[in-house]
Amino acid sequence: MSQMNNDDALCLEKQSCFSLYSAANAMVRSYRTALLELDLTYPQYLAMMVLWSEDGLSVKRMGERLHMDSGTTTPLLKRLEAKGLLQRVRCKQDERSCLLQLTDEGLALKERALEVKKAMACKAPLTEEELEQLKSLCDKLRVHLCDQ
Amino acid sequence: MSQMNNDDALCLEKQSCFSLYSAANAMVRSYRTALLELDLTYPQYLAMMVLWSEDGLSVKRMGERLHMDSGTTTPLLKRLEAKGLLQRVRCKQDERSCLLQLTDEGLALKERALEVKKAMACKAPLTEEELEQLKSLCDKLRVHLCDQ
DNA sequence: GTCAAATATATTGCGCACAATTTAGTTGCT
DNA sequence: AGCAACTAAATTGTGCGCAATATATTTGAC
Repeated sequence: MSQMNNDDALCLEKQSCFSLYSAANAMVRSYRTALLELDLTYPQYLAMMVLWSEDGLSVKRMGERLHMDSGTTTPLLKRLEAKGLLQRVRCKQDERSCLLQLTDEGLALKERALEVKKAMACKAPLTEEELEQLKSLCDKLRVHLCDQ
Repeated sequence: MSQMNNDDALCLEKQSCFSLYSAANAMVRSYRTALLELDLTYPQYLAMMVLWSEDGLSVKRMGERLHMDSGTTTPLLKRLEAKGLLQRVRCKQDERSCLLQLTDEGLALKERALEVKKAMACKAPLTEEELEQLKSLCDKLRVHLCDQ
């Protein structure tokens, strides 16, 4: 390992964080065209995936699964409701809580989403093993940074 | 490799893209506190790094190095100019082009930025080798997605 | 039962990120 | 020289992402 001077130390192109940041942006950008026909953004697509696997969950739980706070989820979920994909209803047992329920239209979107997933998988230049490696590293980083 | 049903296929927690997305957000969030004392956001910090390594470059070149378009860079660079860290001057040879020049204050920030970098490096739970692996996978993904 | 602490969601404000479009300047063809 | 094609920035509009704050409801200690 050679001694770095200041220029090297702050060189953008040598920083893993910048690569992570740019790759995430490129990925979302790449999803955009694929999601256009579903009329969904990438974060909206993520929220729908949560709903497809756990219909009836609360806004709080949605935020936990997406790793987002209410300042992000509330408007996002309102947009999905405006599109007619879900309903937001107050929980009878605890009026503070807001439950999310798929509409028929929201459920129907699932089949078309599977096609998007397949199309995106083809776009990726990484092998299954590399994708798993990337996921594992990202998860490790996120978990550590969140509860540091 | 076992056959997946639809639920598995669209399970959020099994998708590398979601891990990438969440890790990038967590990383930017983590940088936020460290960058607070420099009064910079993470994208602004990136732009400053470019300037520290290539003072006098054009807005176009800045966008290329950051992998961002003018809709992102123009307001970002105006904010940095408003903070007194750089100047935006039209190129004499080609009036379409806008050149970016560090101010003394912008240059002075570099030393303090080195401290931020060191502090962030300590936060990362990954080894040098893992960080290099992550970088390599992210770069491969981004490059492929950009010119696909 | 009262009231302070905790909890769930919503709101506000700012700064990206980017597609689409506009404006201004340059180049190249004839 | 005239003009179309190209190029560099800037602008516009939408949707995050999140810190900070506000609002409403519930829980728990007494």
